[in-house]
Amino acid sequence: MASPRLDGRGTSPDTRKPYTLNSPVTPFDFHHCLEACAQGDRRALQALYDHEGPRLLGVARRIARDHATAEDIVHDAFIRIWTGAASYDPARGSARGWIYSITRHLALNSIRDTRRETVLDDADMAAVPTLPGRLDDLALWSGSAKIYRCLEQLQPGPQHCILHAYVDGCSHAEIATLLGAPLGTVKAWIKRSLKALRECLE
DNA sequence: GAGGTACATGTATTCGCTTG
DNA sequence: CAAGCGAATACATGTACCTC
Repeated sequence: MASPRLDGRGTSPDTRKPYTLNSPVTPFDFHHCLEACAQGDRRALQALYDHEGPRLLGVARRIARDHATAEDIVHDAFIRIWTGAASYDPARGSARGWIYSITRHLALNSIRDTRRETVLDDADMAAVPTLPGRLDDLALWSGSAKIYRCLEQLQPGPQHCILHAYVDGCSHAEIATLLGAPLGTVKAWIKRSLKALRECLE
């Protein structure tokens, strides 16, 4: 899914009007705003950003202790809110709490990652796998023709596991269901395939 | 050696308490 | 009352070990 712009650019003029959610005089309705986001309404996200952005930035800045990092965190948080709005379940808590949770956890992850980067020395870096462990990193290597040649050398089962896991973003359990294979087999295929791909790329 | 299980670890989310 | 925070919980993933 494409990330929505939060600065109003790239949208039609009428989408830049304040989003009122059909009730301009009532208090801000986070729940309805998330529902609108889930239905692809960018105005709802813009309204959410206008209404809660500064406060979320304050939360992120307090945790990250850095304004630029906090801005990145809030931007990432709104991308997650946009992509995950459909998965929000009102029965599990308030919409506002959900939004703040996302922001706080992104901020906490950010400072955790920062700490990890600082303690990694050269030896640690050499031990980092060449292949990504997360879908986020796919962009770093997806353009490589070599990786695809190595993928082609894998058996069909393990090859599909890798593609489902790192291209489609499926969980191990989802892959097991898709391929009709036991979960343990899928885990082993992925682990062995990553090892084989690493060796192939060396 | 391949497949499977059990346990350990990491991450995301919610809940509830404390504070200003 | 809202914000901030830590605890608790659920889920996903990784890995060691066992069986065939």
